[in-house]
Amino acid sequence: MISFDHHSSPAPEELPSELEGLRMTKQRREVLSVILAERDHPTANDVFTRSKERMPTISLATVYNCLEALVSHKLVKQVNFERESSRYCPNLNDHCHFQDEKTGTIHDVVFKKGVKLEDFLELPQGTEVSHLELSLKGRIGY
Amino acid sequence: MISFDHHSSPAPEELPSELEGLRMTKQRREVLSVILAERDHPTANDVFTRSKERMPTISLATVYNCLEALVSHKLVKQVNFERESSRYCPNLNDHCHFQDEKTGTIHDVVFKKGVKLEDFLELPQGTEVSHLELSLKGRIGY
DNA sequence: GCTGAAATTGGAATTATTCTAATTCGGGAT
DNA sequence: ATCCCGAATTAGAATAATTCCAATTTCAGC
Ligand SMILES: [Mn+2]
Ligand SMILES: [Mn+2]
Ligand SMILES: [Zn+2]
Ligand SMILES: [Zn+2]
Repeated sequence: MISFDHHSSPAPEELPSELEGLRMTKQRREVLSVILAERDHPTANDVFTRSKERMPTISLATVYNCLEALVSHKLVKQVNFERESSRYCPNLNDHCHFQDEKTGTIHDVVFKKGVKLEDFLELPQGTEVSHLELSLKGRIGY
Repeated sequence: MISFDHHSSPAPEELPSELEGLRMTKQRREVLSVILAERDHPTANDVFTRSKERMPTISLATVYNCLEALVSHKLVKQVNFERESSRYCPNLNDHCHFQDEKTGTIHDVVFKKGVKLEDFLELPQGTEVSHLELSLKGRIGY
């Protein structure tokens, strides 16, 4: 009887070996794929738990290192709500976050098409904004 | 020669003994007055240091307790920038915060008159926003 | 197949904040 | 004024997210 070899040729690489000047190690690839897989804004610890399923040897320190690398190379966004632990988001479009106070779920919220900062903020003229984070909390309609 | 008594009758109480249903203990009054004195968005530890000047026996735990009480009674706002320690702000008007990346200084930024959230955000209809925090970083014009 | 720089790792360290349990405070009632 | 009692304060321990460290491993380029 012929048996299949379950150990040969695993899933093909979906991600290149270098991205945005960042060396795509297998840990970084794993962390990124975890974040891309579910758009639920996982914490570093969530990412650690999920990564361990396919890569049981990965360490929490590495997850933090990978997240830092991915964030600084703008492949992932870091999301903060008050003093909660940071979460990570694969949506690279300009957007902000709404946390449902009932469930804790975080939803992406987009800016209205074409809106500029100066349209709703009194920014002293000459101000150059390099980073913006807008976080909302509340209830979602029924 | 007549000498002034520098130790009698210190500054009159500027704050009532109860505010917004919050018992104004002398520690809470001190913490609040520190925050009102300089609009520089001090951290809990800054508040602790400054409070100790006039109230050397106050503890850091008490400062945290007082800040929590003042924030939950909306006499002070808590301000967060990414993962930095929380800062505290006496400006009760609707506003957000800009941190100068060069100096670390935090500036209040107000919303344009009459602007509503729905004017610049695509909020799913029926959404009720109970809390909003907008934090900016960047450079200020020369 | 070497080599060096960069990445990973486990564990320790850091640090802002919260918790705990004991003590003190203070306003109202007597 | 004294008593009472719940609330506030306090010092110190605990917590937890994140960062640091030093040793090992990986791997791209030669
Ligand atoms: Mn950010
Ligand atoms: Mn807030
Ligand atoms: Zn997002
Ligand atoms: Zn402010």
